[in-house]
Amino acid sequence: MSAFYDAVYRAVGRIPKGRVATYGQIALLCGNPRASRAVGWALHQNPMPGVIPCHRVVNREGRMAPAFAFGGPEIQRGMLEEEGVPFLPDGRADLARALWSPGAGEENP
DNA sequence: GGACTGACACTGG
DNA sequence: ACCAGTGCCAGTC
Repeated sequence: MSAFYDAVYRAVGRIPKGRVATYGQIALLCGNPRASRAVGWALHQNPMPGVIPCHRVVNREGRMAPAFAFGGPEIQRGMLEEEGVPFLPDGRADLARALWSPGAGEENP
């Protein structure tokens, strides 16, 4: 497990409940705004369910990878909905309101 | 040591 | 507005 991994896991773990972050945000917190690929890869390599809420990490579309490791995209949607993340009729998370602001802390409008 | 892969993001047409 | 191609980074073979 490299330091980059730890940074990714920590960034993901910092995502407050009811909020989601994009790979780009995690990459930015990691120190490399362009490392969005590596971020997703880190999560894929070490899913660590229970410790790393991958379900709170979505791409810039507000949607997760085509192959979710938690059991299915429906599971993630259900979890995020339970957390209070607004979802659009398209099946994507409403990034306009659910997107977490890194550094700004856990806001709750 | 080099090359390929991969849960993304951005720019160009 | 949409589709396609390219670039980034880290890890693994």
